[in-house]
Amino acid sequence: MGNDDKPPGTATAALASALANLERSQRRFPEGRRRIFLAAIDAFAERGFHATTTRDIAARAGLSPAGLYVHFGSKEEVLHRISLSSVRLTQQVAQAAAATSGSAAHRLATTVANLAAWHAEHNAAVRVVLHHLTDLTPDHRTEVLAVQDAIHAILRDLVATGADQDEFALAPADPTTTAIALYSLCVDTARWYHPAHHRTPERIGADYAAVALRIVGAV
Amino acid sequence: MGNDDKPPGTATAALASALANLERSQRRFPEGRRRIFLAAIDAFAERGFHATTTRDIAARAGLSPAGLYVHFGSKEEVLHRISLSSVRLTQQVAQAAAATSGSAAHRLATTVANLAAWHAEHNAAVRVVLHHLTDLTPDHRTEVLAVQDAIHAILRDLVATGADQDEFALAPADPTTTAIALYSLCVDTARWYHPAHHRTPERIGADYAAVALRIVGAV
DNA sequence: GTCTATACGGAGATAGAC
DNA sequence: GTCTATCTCCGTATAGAC
Repeated sequence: MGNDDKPPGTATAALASALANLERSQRRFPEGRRRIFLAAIDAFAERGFHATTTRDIAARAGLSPAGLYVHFGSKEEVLHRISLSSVRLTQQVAQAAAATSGSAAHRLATTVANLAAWHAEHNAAVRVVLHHLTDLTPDHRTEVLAVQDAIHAILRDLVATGADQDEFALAPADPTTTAIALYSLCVDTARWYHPAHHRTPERIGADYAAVALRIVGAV
Repeated sequence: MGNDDKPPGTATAALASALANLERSQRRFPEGRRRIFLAAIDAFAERGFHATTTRDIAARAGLSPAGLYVHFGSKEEVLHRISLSSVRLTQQVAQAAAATSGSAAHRLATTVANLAAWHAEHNAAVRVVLHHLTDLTPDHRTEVLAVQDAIHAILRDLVATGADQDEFALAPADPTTTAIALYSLCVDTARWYHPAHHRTPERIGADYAAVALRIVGAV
């Protein structure tokens, strides 16, 4: 749902504008709301959801303590909007790459490269989603997990297609198992990547594309 | 420091007794302290550090609200002890496996298999460490990160050894890069694994050992 | 839509009896 | 070493003026 409209930008587009575009496409996106949104991503990523106070967020956004509640009904709503935007954008990155023309090997390599680069570049927003699922209401958590499952399904389908066409020779024969491993590589990048890392996100993506082709036994 | 004494149990030993043994070997480990320790692992893993109250922990341990402070000076100290025990045990698992005799390929496969199985089996304790580094004091965080680096170094050395002996043909030529990928596979298991998963932790370990050999280009 | 002031509840930690 | 009672602070959210 909601993933069949806008094509994504490149995997390296700034998250700030990407998130803003997504929100704006959904409805109006006032400047104050946007500033709180971006301030909260940084604060949640640095200190965690509960350790971040609504006062922290408001101060970072240049507002008074009560300023947050003009734009969001609660702190949990802020987390919910951030989580959903982040995971949906990730889904769009995967979808666009998987829809590329070419061999299954080429499409898989492109998808893994873009996903890994994306998770490195936007590690703050991704970590917020990964670390704070338990702080969402049950309904909101379910919503986010469903999108994560959709991303996994994109990888699984690519792997299964390549295996069916004998382009791949899987080691653990199950495409689902292989897809989990590929997704782990990409996701975990958001944990260890740091802007001071010597490889650029693009380079990390290229490295992991090569790793992915080995994992699936591409010939 | 503190990793050169006791050999670890198997990677599938129950975390409860393993953690208890580690703590007991360090000094006395009263029953009340142990109950709080184990209760806090579950609570932190399920709800998060800040969302868990000291009253929650005490109640799970069968104590009154003030009972926690007899055994720990603060809630952060509980998190610190859990994080350190968990990451040190993980280090011991890796160290014991890497010290096995045999080819570099065999040692790498064994290490990855044991690490992945460990992260699946003890996903709760591992997730506490991964998700709550920001809730530790700066000194305590540094302490935990140092052990994580040591684990990474174990993998990196195995990869480098195999490459030097021409047992491996690395795709991203850098052993460090390859080791990061291998560690990501193991670590991320703690994120997605769930007791209802159809593969056992041992099976996951075996699958990832095969994946690891492909990644390093073992012949 | 932004502010200042504040209500309200809850959580970490302590005091002191048993 | 465990309890009950409580202190004290802080964080979310609201009220109401501008």
